[in-house]
Amino acid sequence: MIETPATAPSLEDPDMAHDPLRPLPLPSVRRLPLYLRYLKEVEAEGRESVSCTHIAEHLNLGSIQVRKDLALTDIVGRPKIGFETRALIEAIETFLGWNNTQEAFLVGVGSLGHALLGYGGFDEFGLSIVAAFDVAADKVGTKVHSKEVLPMEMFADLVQRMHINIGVLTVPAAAAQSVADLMVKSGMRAIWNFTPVKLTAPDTIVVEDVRMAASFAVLAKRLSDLLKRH
Amino acid sequence: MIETPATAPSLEDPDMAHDPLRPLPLPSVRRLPLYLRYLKEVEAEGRESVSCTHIAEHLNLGSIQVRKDLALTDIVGRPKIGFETRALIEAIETFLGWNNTQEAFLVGVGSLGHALLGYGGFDEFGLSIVAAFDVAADKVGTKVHSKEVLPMEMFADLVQRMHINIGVLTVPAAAAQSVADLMVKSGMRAIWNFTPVKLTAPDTIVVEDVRMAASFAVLAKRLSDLLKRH
DNA sequence: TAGATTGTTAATCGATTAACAATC
DNA sequence: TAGATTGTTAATCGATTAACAATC
Repeated sequence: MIETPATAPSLEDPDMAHDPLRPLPLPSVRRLPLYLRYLKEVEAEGRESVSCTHIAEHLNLGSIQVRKDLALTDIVGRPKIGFETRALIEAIETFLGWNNTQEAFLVGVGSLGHALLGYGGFDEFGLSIVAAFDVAADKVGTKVHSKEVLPMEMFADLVQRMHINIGVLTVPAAAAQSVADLMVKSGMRAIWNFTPVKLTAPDTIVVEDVRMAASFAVLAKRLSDLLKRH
Repeated sequence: MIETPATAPSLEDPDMAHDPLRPLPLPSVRRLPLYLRYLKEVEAEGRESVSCTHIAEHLNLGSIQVRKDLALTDIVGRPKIGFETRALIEAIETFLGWNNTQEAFLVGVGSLGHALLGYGGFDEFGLSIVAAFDVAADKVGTKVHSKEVLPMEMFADLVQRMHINIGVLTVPAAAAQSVADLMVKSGMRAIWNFTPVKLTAPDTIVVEDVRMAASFAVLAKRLSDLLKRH
């Protein structure tokens, strides 16, 4: 069913995983949440269909790019009309797997971890951080934004018993690799890494880095050139 | 020396801005902080030189890619030896403009803003958040991580008087565009945008988005495919 | 109908990777 | 010297953009 030989295309299957033979265009995947956000606005305004031209204009992108990106989800539109807003939202959410919520554990209740525990927007991503863990005895036992902070000793066991797939990593850099190792050993399948450390993990594990420094590097370089040019 | 285009190349100038005619390869710029971080480790270990092969191995990248990226900074290495660690660190910092610290104002002291005010790692980026602003009367007048929270009314005036170039935007989505407008109007040159909103700004203003949702989209898609494949 | 929009195929552009001479 | 590494030029790969027929 997943297999798509050059000749016969696979049958329609709404639950089909992204064909692993077809490469996943990451820049496109990264733009999907942008579309999703805007589409929800459009839906809230009560507009039942929307065109790529329209989306592109709003987000300051090329309309062809938007169309290509949306095509990833296998949705089909109607010439002259565009796409049905609701169907498009669902297509993107299904493609990203955001429609069935994944539970996650967060490790490292520093200021960033604290902020993420309090962030209300994750349910939009199908992400629910259900508990936090920390080594610090004075944090353990407290609640942060109504989520319990548990001792590291309980981590592996709870991951297994609750079948938690996602670990959110917000520990200090020095602890990052060893906590990541623990996450892998405990049976987690994905690590959302907020530390600046390049983690080593088996390639069966999904590791995604939030590289704030990378983002700031672009800002700083551009600003620095701007200021030099007066 | 660097190149000889049809038109006259600029003279050698160590403080020269990145040639605006030469496009800026963003993926490379985004990797530079990764190198920087590792190079500081190398330096701390007392090793005076380091090769691309070595860096690449540590970061799990291709050595040719690392060499190309480093070449952006115009540093020259020595065959068989590699690069002098200290010189390479300085070359990257100079290239990114991280060696002379920029002051910044943060607007929006929610949980994320709070976290960023407490983050100690920004001086490594040449970034210093010197004050915060918020509309909420109960936050104004307090100190967060020893930084004062000031009322929005003081914003424009202080930006001008203190010549603050960078605005860190951590307000709720609904307020993002209007605060960005204020930043621009006040004379700021760059906005580091942590909101999910696609901002509109004159193209003389540097806008850099930290797109957490984009990062999570990649994680979610990969995890979702992984789980479907069993 | 005419015009706007989709979906697809082709062309372009830029980034990554490979190849290789120069060199310490 | 021999081998490792740099710097540069060429080849490959992938993403973006353009072109255009199909269609509502």
